[in-house]
Amino acid sequence: MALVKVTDDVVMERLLTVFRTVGYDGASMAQLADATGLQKASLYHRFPDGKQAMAKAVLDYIAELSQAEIVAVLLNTALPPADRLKMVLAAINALYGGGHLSCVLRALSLGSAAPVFQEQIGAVFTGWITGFTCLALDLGKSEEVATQLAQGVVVRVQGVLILAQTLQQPQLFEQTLAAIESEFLTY
Amino acid sequence: MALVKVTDDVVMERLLTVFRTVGYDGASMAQLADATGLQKASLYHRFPDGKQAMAKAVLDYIAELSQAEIVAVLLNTALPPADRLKMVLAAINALYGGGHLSCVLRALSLGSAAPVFQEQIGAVFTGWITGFTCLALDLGKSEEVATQLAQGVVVRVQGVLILAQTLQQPQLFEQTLAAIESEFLTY
DNA sequence: GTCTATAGCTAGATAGAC
DNA sequence: GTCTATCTAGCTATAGAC
Repeated sequence: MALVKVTDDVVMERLLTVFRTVGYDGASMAQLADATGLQKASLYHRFPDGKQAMAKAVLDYIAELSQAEIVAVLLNTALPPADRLKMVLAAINALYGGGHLSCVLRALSLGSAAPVFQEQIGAVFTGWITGFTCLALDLGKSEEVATQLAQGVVVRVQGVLILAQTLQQPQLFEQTLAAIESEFLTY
Repeated sequence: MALVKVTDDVVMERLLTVFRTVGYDGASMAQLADATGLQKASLYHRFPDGKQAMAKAVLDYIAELSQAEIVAVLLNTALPPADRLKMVLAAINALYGGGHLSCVLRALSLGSAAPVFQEQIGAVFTGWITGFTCLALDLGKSEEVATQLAQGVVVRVQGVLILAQTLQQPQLFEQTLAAIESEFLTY
């Protein structure tokens, strides 16, 4: 259960906060150093390959978290589907601070380093789709409906985060999560 | 009908292309100059207030386009609702290159200058929601359903653009537009 | 492992010729 | 209105003391 990462989780969380807020190009080493409480040279000691390595580490961190708290739960057929859905939606809600936080996958999907991250970001989305498809099938949906529902979750979570933050209406996020829940549980 | 802008539309389109692709912080003056075919000093002649003014002008350009081709059409109750829907979805499809192009509103919603643009970006989204709500009402939906549908359009368009580009599956975009169309036309 | 100090470079922005 | 040439500040990254 212990994370394999050599890096302190607190440092990771603070790097995550910066990258998700201002994106890759918008995040300066000075800002990253300030946010972590380390000096720039100390950050380079932990990440010898510089800023790209920091962003990559943040993506690894999110990928692990996504796998453990979302994908693995969705695929855990030992649990009742409705329970899995509730757990996962709660994890998603926490991940995005109830709609107050941006998605770092989106933040890193644009900018000068985006091509480097694209594959890894896509893998996380694919994991979610796989997991939610499995859940939908367990809830009795057809193959086609299950895939559509699963894609719809990723689409709507990403989309509503943008809308909620731009319009400064974070409640839109939780409303969408609630709508997703009833969509899965309704026939 | 003539645009009030003093700036050449070709320059605007090329600035738009850069900003939507790499975001605000990712777009360097050198890159913007290269894309427009002008030298940096010439760009500063047209936009004395620099890069922020260029991005702001791009947002003005998109806001006008959105108003003319999307919002005004949706609110034009002289046309049959189904026709308005078809026209607007075609305009949206064109705006995003059939799913191949990013949304500049999203691209500019993150980064060091995001606070400056947030209000203007939100206004465009609000326009879309107002327009699609009107359309849904004309199609016989209830107030509540109409609002939900309209928000859903913005959410899903933004969300599917992210997914389509990250997974390099642009067809997801047109599939979503088709789904939106039947959603509005179905009871 | 963390720091101060700084190298080397590129960023956004300007000056002034034409 | 466009250009070449250049300024300064900030950038990423490194050197080396402790």
